[in-house]
Amino acid sequence: MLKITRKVEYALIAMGHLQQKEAGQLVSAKEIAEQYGIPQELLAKTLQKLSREQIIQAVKGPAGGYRIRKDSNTINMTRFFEILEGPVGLMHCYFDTDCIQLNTCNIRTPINRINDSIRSMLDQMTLADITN
Amino acid sequence: MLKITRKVEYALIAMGHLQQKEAGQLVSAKEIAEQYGIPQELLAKTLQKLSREQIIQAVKGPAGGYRIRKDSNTINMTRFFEILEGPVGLMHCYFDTDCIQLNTCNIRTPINRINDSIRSMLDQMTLADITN
DNA sequence: AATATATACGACTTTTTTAGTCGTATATAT
DNA sequence: ATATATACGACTAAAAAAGTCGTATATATT
Repeated sequence: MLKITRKVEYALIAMGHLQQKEAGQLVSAKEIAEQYGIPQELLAKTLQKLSREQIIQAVKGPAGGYRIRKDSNTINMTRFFEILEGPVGLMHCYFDTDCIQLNTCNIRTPINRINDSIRSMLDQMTLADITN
Repeated sequence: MLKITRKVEYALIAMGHLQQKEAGQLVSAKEIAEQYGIPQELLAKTLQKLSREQIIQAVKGPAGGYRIRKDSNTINMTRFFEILEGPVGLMHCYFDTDCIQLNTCNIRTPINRINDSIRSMLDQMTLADITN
């Protein structure tokens, strides 16, 4: 409960690793996977998502790999999480409307307040806070 | 990801319901389950946990049920969550030591900082904040 | 041109976690 | 006695997460 997924863990580890490299240097998914004992395929798919969203840049071919984008560490954590896992919401109904409860539910409002607190905490946190 | 479980949702709904009743009034698991469309057995087990931990009081027999304890709304949310689901930790390794990564892991410290932030947020939040 | 190595990505399977059910025991008001 | 409530462990089902595989594409190197 309230756990982040492996995908997110792996992504953060990779971002931390990339951040340590000199600007522009490419690192392959394989290299990161081996260094941290992470399943390569899974890490690759995760990095591909980040690449699609311009968080990192991918270069194909031998000697290819990923490099960090200049301002990627200004990305906030809500955004980062949502790229990888979709909506960050404590409740099952957070973005759903097909809850049977509807008006009957007596905790929707308070839970959403907690949720907003967590979101705004993550909003104010950048990747750099995690990986530096 | 970052979701609370149904068990916790159900427990909060039940607590909210009990809170609305006059002091000392008993409400059965069945009644709550029916009113909110919750599986009765599951709710019952959940309430039993809360009863064991003195959050609510159980009375057996016909016309029995659960009632809230006087100061139960001073319980903080970390405690409440942990009664129902165990340790509140973002990372898989939060209370584990058998992580293969160990020292290699480059995100342990920062993630634990986030984790502490969430925990202290939940620490400062009482049941009353949710159910009132 | 052929080869080796990297990303891209959807489909699939396995594993783990969560959700829900069932059976049986115990207490107690009527 | 009986009906109805909690107590609780064992079990099954469903959903989510984790991991694997196959195939395509790009590209540096030989």
